[in-house]
Amino acid sequence: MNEATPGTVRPGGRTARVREAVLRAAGDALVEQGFGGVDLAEVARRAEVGKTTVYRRWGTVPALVADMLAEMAESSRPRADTGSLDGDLEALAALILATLTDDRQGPLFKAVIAAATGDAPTAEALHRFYRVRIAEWAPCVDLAVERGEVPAGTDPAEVVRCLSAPLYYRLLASGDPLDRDAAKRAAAAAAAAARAGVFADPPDVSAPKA
Amino acid sequence: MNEATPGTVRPGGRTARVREAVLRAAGDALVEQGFGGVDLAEVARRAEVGKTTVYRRWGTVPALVADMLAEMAESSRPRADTGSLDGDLEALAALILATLTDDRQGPLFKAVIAAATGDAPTAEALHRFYRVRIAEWAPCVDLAVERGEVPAGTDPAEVVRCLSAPLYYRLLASGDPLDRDAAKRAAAAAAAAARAGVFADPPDVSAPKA
DNA sequence: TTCATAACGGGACTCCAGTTGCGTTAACGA
DNA sequence: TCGTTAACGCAACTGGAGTCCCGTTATGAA
Repeated sequence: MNEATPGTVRPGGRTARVREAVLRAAGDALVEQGFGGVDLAEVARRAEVGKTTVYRRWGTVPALVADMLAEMAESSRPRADTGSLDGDLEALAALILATLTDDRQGPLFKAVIAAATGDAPTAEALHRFYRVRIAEWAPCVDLAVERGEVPAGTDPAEVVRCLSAPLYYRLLASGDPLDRDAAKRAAAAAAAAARAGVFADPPDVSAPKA
Repeated sequence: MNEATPGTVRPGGRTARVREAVLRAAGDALVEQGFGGVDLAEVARRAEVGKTTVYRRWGTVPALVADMLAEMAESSRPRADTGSLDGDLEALAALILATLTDDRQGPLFKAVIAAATGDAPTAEALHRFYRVRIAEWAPCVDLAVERGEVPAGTDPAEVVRCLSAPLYYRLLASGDPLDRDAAKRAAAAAAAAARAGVFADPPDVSAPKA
């Protein structure tokens, strides 16, 4: 009665091709229609795959998105190493900006985040994705600590989040312009806060004086 | 052939009651099911209102959410005035934290933002909502400028966004803990960046040195 | 190569979200 | 108070998303 999750026992050949086609079709549909406008029947048609297959293997749109996120977490973007914290953070901000304003990736991220708001496993997959991305760029901050640019004990993840957040906030919530200036301010703000010791490890969170 | 949007010509009595009941039912449904799990037929049932009415007057879930947002933009939250920028920003961060972690408001904000990702008018309503909220708290920064805490020309909206963003980022994207520490760090980071002149008006965006 | 079976696909079926038509109620102006 | 008609509600209808059954394909192990 307990059947294994489809795709985990025979992941080769046909199964892999089906998964690839379905994920691509799902991505296209999400970009064009947004999260609310996509259903599995349409994804199956686009992927030229049996409707039954899609329903059996994924079942819901958020579950399909969760699988996409697992795939996305694999593809690693190289971090910058410009020799200074400001340079590295500006490079990261520029990368995020380019991603979120991209004609395909921007709408895709919107749709993926929308899907994650209503489904716990999808949310978990999304969190994993960002954990990976944040960890990839953490060394920039570690190097800055070694160089003495920021206090010892500065939490790299906090710095990266502080930089990313304003750009996502514009994309999802406020709708304010998502341009080079916004990216530069985000990078500068994260750097300034890090230098001021806001992200240093002792819970000395009370705003330090300049 | 062109009929006026329902509710705009006779907004009194029955129409107002219907709108109220539908918006409340829609809010409940969004909180419980999330954006993806709500349809207008169910909302009509919950509101004990004719299905036809809901479809004629709103037509889609995002349109209904847009109407909710117009309502939400009305209810104004008073800003703090503690006498210092740090105090005011901490109060704002605490308010946002309380909202996003509230059992009803948290899920509601998630659902509303999800709805806005796929529908331009709803997104516009959301942006208006945040424009109002940000403008309400801008005086904190203006006062700080007068007190000499931050450079003249500091953009109040930028400061408020810089503070809000990390909390929304946690709620929607990274899933990192949304607690008092996070709120305090967000406030401290915004204050530090503002003091460093990151949000001052001349496009001197290149990170200033401490 | 052969075999057992995991995974896919076609097609019929169900169910309900969304539409339509029309009669009823009540808001608002005179 | 009365009449017009905006707005609501009921009931019948429709289309397609999601389910189920069963036959087919081709993977992976021996």
